[in-house]
Amino acid sequence: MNKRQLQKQKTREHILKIAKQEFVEKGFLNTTTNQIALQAGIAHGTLFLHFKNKDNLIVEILDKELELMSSGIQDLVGRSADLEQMLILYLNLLEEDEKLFSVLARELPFYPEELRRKIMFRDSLIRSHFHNVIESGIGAGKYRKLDPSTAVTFLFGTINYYLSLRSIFVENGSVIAKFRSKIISTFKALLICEKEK
Amino acid sequence: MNKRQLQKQKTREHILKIAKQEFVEKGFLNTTTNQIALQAGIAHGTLFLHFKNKDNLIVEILDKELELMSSGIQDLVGRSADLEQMLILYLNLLEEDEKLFSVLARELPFYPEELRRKIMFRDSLIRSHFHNVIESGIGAGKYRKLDPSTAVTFLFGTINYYLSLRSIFVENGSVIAKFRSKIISTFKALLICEKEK
DNA sequence: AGATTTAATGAGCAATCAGTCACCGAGTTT
DNA sequence: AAACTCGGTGACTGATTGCTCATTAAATCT
Repeated sequence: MNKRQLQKQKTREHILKIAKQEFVEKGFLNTTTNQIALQAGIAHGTLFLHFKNKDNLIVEILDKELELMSSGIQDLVGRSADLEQMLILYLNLLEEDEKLFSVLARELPFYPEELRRKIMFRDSLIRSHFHNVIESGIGAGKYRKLDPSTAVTFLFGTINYYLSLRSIFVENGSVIAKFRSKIISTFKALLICEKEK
Repeated sequence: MNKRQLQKQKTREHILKIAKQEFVEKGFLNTTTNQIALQAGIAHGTLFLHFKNKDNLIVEILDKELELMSSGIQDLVGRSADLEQMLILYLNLLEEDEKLFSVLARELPFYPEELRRKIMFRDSLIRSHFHNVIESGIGAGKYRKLDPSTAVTFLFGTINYYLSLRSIFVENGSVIAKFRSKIISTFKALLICEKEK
């Protein structure tokens, strides 16, 4: 690869890095291509030399991120079919990139169709893992007889809620960290009837 | 009141009516002042004769709506301290204006500070009613020993999730109607350990 | 009836953005 | 070293939008 191609690739990666930073901080909708160019120290036009448009830039960044998330989940499911372990690991993955997932939770309904579908598809894969484990757990008499779909929606809905209103729940730091044990114990309470004294 | 004042008031109310229609249909963020004026059959400038700016218009519409909601809830709590009754009535109120509440669930994080605070304040009043009933229910041994705050967040988070992704859950009709019995039964399952055979 | 007030008008302003294009100059090829 | 290639530039464009203001005409007042 010659000097030119090398420089081109370097610039491209630099844009991706800076764009992700800006997106995570201000959200996708409130980040302008101008800001990105400014922060990256390149001309505004250069951005469109590397990415057809703003949407494509977003898609590429999120695709990469969601891929990471998906493979993390895949690993997780491969390693263990224990629901609590799965939930803990899922929350870990969210916490690692919490700011990004917070932006996603808030802005998802406003993204272009294609991107929204991609994100929701990934999400549905993860949900289905939980769904399956719960369903078979109910079949095995391990969990109470309740509707697994609704149970999953309770879990994901609640997590989504915490994420999307993150700035209200915590000033700095992590919502997931703050509420993880409550989320886990309450979700367990939904699935299992412990004997209480 | 003379002819002029009467006409003025009529125009003002007409704007409010049309604006609400547009807002409910397309969301506050995606409705332009131009669209409203066009639909209302008035000049664009007229809108700003009656409302200082777009935000004020939104605030006025929502204030009225939230007032209705709040008094509905107040009634509800006055009439009954039974959690299931409260939940049913709450879901009724949401279902009545579901499109509006769906917009609210999606767009809340993007509203101007002042409006966001107002909405969240109303919301917190409603939540606290549920919180209190759950807390005293736990004290009375009626419900399981779990964290009432988290339980309430599970409920409101889930409802919020259904509302904000409404268009995915139903094509036409009501998400609340579709999932109300599942929401109620799953939430009851969280609070109460039924004996199962 | 003439003077005054004011609701309504709509052309136009200013700001914001995504995206374009003619041009430049360093790097590559001949 | 001359010709050519191409990554990078940044001024510019066009679309969108919230909002203003000089002007109009109908209602009200004197």
